[in-house]
Amino acid sequence: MSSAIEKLFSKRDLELMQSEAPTPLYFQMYSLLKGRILDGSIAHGTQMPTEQQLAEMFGVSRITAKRAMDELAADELVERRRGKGSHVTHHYEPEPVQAPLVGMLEKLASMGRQTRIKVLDVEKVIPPADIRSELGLAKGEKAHRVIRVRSSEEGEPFAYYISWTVGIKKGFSKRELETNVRLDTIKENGLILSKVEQYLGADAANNEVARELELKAGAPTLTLVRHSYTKDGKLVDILFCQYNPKRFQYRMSLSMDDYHSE
Amino acid sequence: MSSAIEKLFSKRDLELMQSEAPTPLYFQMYSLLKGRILDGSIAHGTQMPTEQQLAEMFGVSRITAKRAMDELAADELVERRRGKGSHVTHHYEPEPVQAPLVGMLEKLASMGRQTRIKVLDVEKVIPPADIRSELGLAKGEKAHRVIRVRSSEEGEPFAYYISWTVGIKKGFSKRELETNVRLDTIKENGLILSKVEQYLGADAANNEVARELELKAGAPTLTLVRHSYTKDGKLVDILFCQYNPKRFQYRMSLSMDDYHSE
DNA sequence: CACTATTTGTCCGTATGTATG
DNA sequence: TCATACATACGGACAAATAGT
Repeated sequence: MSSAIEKLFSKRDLELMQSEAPTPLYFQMYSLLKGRILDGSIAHGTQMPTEQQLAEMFGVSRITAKRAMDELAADELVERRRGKGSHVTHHYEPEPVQAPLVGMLEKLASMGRQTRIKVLDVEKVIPPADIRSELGLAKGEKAHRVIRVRSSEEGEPFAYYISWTVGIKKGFSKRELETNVRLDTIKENGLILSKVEQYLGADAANNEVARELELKAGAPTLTLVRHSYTKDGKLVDILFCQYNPKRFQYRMSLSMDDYHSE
Repeated sequence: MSSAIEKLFSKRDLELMQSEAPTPLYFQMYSLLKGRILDGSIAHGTQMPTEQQLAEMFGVSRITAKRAMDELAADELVERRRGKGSHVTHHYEPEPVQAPLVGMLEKLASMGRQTRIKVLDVEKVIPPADIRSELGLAKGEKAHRVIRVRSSEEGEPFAYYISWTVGIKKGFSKRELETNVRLDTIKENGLILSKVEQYLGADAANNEVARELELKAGAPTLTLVRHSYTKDGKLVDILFCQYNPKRFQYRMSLSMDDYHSE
């Protein structure tokens, strides 16, 4: 009768625990419970299942269940008391969002000045095979890879970029990339870009992207892939963007004959 | 020297290894290497770094590096030979996608004929509070809601639509919606649309959408929200679209002055 | 005031996995 | 390959705090 959260974990949750990665059981349990507390599924003040119950639910020993709970207590998400049980101390507050989103959209017109670029990595490395073949590189050949994150004035990151460039001599410098537009640097290398094609889609954020964009791993992101060609039709630059859709959306105004876009 | 992949791992990769989760080092190494082999960064036949080199690169013991390589060998991604070193046996094959994707894009111009619409629901119902306030409706007032799915000629569903419409007298009929463009029907009701605004973003598929678009629940979808206004600035139609990003993407061609779009 | 059931805290021994030199 | 150290996970046993009868 103790805790009111018998139906909190689906079979899926439990199945997901025996994952392919050899992550410790206690940590998987801890992560699952932590997520439920942080997203408000288990409200403040709620009594958690006992160690015994958790052990049975997850099919582990009490020691393991206890370890998971101890980690939660160390995070100050729950409070544990002998004879009383463990209770959620964390206060869930729904985010009062949606407003900053429109604000972001309006800033887009003059993006350059009103956002900040953080350069995570600038290196010449061997690209994945699909990139390599698109750029027409030989097997061991390297390309300039730049990884960046763009944030709003308020310091909220909303875009994650990976670009691959070939055919430039000078290469990029970190300082340059932080202040200038990357395609300008390409032009200064003597490349004249003519055609640009962009594809908008959606993809899940991997761990790296999720961390940089303040999302959960696997969260939907708006994606943009841009191919830049020189006059003679040679592809010299590929840009992959992933956007936090809470903070950035594309706005388009269409003429009335274009409504086949549905 | 031995292996031609000195520049395969950036400092960033190595820093990312000490992640927050207590995942074993050998497994993090194994995952990283596996990813590079599967995405073709390390091509078939390439010699991998020696255990000693890997150990130094990643700052771990040789045993740990060996364990990572052994896991790769167990997956039959590399072959290990005493005195020869480890060589990649996996053949990278680029997925034969992208073709149907571009094919889909080309069909867009004359979408009406080359795709099929399934009408799931046509009803006049009370809208959710946010929709209601956007459309300027009183509390109990209803709006025309239409739910549809669009599929390719081959029967692959790629778009899920929910639309809310006010100010029309005739209403929609199922047969009409299956053959005609919805906005045409609105026009026949005497409404003259002038301004249209669209927002592209990303969102997770709920159960309903996932089922219709043949995705898993929670999978990323490309989303489009369209607001249609009459000449006097009144919002009369809201359309929510969700697209399966494997089967549909937006293509844009930009002029070269627009590259602030990064 | 016992007496009891519940629940967490602590300790034991053992086995296995991870990581080092 | 070996010896070593530490973390993980198990089952079991008992102690200590809490709450109700």
